[in-house]
Amino acid sequence: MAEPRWRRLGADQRREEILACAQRLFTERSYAEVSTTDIAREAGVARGLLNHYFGTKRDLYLEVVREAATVPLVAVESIPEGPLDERIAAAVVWFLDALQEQGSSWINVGVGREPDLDRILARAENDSVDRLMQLLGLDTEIEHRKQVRAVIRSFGQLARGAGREWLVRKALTRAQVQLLLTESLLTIMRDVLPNAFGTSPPRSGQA
Amino acid sequence: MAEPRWRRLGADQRREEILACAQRLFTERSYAEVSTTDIAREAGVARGLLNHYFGTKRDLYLEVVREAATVPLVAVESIPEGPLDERIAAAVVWFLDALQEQGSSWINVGVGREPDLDRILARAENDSVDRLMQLLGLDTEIEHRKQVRAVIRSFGQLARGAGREWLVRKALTRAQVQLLLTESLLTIMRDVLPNAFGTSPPRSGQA
DNA sequence: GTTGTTGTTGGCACGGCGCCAATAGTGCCC
DNA sequence: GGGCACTATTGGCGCCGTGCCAACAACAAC
Repeated sequence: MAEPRWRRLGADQRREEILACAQRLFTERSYAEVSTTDIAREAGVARGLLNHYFGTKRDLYLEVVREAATVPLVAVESIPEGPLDERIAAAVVWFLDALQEQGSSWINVGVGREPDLDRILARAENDSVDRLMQLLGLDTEIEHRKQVRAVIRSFGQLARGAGREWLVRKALTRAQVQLLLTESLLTIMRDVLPNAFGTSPPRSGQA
Repeated sequence: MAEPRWRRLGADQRREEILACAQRLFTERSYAEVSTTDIAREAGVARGLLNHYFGTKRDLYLEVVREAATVPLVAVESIPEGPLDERIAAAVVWFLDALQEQGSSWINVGVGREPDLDRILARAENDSVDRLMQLLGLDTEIEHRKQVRAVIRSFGQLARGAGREWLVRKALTRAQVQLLLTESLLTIMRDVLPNAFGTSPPRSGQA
């Protein structure tokens, strides 16, 4: 009987093992779809040990999210002094690099692992986007429709976020949100869309 | 025994009753926190009836979300023809009106009813935002720090959405996302922030 | 080898969900 | 108006996932 049925590990070691397994499972499936039994089996431990180390399943999940959400931004000092537009360009490039390198885990934090829900949300979002495009006279550009949609959809995220700041968090006033959305949308229509596809600007010309 | 123990209703009527109760409960608590027992009790019916009408709890939830997500955009024809900037301004105003009137249910669709998760996400988001602000030389403006943060946070939603379009949906190229984010951020720094608080633009002047 | 410590296990109890056979309102027909 | 078929609605069974806790066993100290 030289082989014990299980090994006794230092406190932090076991903890890290379990956390790693949980991280993997939670990133490939949704919270509800992953059971504590799954995590325990994956980690090769008894289910009760999860509760001993992390309290509740929810706590373990939050621990995972906390780590995943904190990662992405590290080196800041790489952007030098200089005129505003140069610094902005550098910052954006740096951000995209970080995003590309790190895979899409940050993007999907908190959402994205619920296909059924996402489908419905995406559908409603597309409807809104189509109406806005129609409103702006973009419905004629069928050639780049998909890509224009994607841009406007991104703008929709800005609108939702700003609306949240205004109505839920109450950190911005309506006037401020209005200014933000108007200027941003104007920029998108005037400077982004025409240059993004090498196509002509929408029918009514610019301001 | 003139009073029957329960009434027999037309198919759609019961369905609507249950749906209404589910809608109320799901908007005030999160999906996991609301049990089918709660909904059934609220609607004054047996729990099994939910399954009979909607199949599974998830299906009922999706039904609720589908309705909540479809509501916000109705009247489109109110915006007339005209130069681009006028139409954009009108569209934004109309959007804000719809948002204000409809309460914050659309904003919170899909997320927002999970305080513990939101807190962690918001914390990580704020860290990222602070670094970006520092990068852009906005860290000196302590007077409007909260509001500047809120604006940048909204921009973060745009960045996340655009990143999603690029890496997950593959509807945009990296170059297109870069253009979108650069121009938008430039606009925010140059045209939005200075005018939103009646304060001076950041230290390095504009482009 | 014995003993104390504590990381780890296994199982119990509770609650939520999907399912289905039985029940009882309700309109129809005579 | 009384029986009858129809089906909306009920109530309970079985399963699964989670939190909890007492017992157990690996390991170190002596």
